[in-house]
Amino acid sequence: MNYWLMKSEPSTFSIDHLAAAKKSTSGWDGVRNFQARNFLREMKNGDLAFFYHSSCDVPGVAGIVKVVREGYPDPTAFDAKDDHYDPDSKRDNPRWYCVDVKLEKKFDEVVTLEELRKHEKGKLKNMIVLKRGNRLSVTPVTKSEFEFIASLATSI
DNA sequence: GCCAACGTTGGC
DNA sequence: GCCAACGTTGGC
Repeated sequence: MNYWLMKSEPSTFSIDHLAAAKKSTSGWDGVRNFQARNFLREMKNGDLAFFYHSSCDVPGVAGIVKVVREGYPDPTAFDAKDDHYDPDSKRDNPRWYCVDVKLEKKFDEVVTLEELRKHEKGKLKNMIVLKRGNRLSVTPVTKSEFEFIASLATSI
């Protein structure tokens, strides 16, 4: 069982969108970065991930999702009308992958980036999302990082 | 295989 | 809206 962090811009797809989806489940599609794609393909059913809100008023971790369908070809890459269409991704040789995630827990309050930064020299000193210049939309998180941030959420 | 140009991300 | 950081593209 592994842990992850997945970014989304809430103006496009927020944790409330996921909560409102059928069975609180949605495909996590549109990832167009090779390193992030490789992490998507490593995910296993039952893995847990933080749902991170980026490029918004209060960036931070909004809750926890669970992987309920392992990596499969991203259908939006085949759809010429989709913003994420990629003509180089072929059905018989797909370039991009996605997973399905189900909402596990929405935090009462977002654990803000500002809050995470208070621990960037301590328990979160190896946290990838806090590293300078990091832009990866899908990153692995260690068990201890995961549990620590989850504990911050419940202590608010 | 190098690297300049370009586009995107994401915090501020 | 700015800009630093970084990934990707494409000419050579």
